[in-house]
Amino acid sequence: METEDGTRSAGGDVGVTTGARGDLFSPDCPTRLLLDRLGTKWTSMVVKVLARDGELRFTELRRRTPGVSQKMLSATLQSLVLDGLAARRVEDTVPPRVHYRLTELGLSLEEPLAALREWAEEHMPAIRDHRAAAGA
Amino acid sequence: METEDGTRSAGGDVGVTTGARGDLFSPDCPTRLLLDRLGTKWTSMVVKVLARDGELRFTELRRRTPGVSQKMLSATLQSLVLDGLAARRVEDTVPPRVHYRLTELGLSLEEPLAALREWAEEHMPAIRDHRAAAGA
DNA sequence: CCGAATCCTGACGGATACTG
DNA sequence: CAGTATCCGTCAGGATTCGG
Repeated sequence: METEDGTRSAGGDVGVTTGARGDLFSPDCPTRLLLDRLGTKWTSMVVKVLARDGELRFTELRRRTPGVSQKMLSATLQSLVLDGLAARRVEDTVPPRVHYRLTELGLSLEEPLAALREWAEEHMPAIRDHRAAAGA
Repeated sequence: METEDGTRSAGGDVGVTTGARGDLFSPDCPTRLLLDRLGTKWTSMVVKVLARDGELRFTELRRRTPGVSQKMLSATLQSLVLDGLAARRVEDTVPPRVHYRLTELGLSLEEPLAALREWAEEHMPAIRDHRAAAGA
């Protein structure tokens, strides 16, 4: 649970207008918030898997995300659902089956994310080269 | 320190090399490595400032990156230089003046990064909305 | 099968003080 | 001015255990 919130956003937008958009580095900066999420280890992977494979059950999703623990997958999915990037669907059976899928919002995130992936795959060798040359 | 010998990446017949490209989640995955860097708090900000303002001195750069400490700015710049994303130029005077600028590689990163910013600025309100509705 | 709760660690990162 | 070094708090996140 996050200790930091600050703005209670009761009225929605009080003084956020100037800092939130454009080129500001305030805690309201949407880019910062987004990178915070993408920076968490599994978010981008889960988004990618869901974008590719569509709706998946919890265990199935876990099997396709090598290395993830139940805890982190659960936490990641909760964050995604909370942000409206993913949707959770429960079949009320015994045992229950829980499915996850990306929402429209989540799918739209895939575009810039894919651009970032392309850049990474293209230029990472150059970066490794630089690191090696610098004596890393 | 990771002494990774990436020299035999061209082979690609068997072994570890399979995971490096495409859609794998191995530690070799370039997207993961890139997101690890962008996930660090100040990297994206510094890249953005340097992309916009061009070459800057240390203190000047610090002034334009509100909230950053000397330590973190220094560490961030070292990482960027090490990765070949930024270049360091020293005027050998007293006191010394150190300038930083983005390399071609660093500038090329700005494109996908800008795409991510656009997405963030456009869709972040929707995310905040979802969070509020979910009872965050 | 799907998760929540707990313990523990290592890394990120802020504040401060010191050097050249 | 441009860092480096140290102390310290916080938190992601892995392993494990428990519940429904």
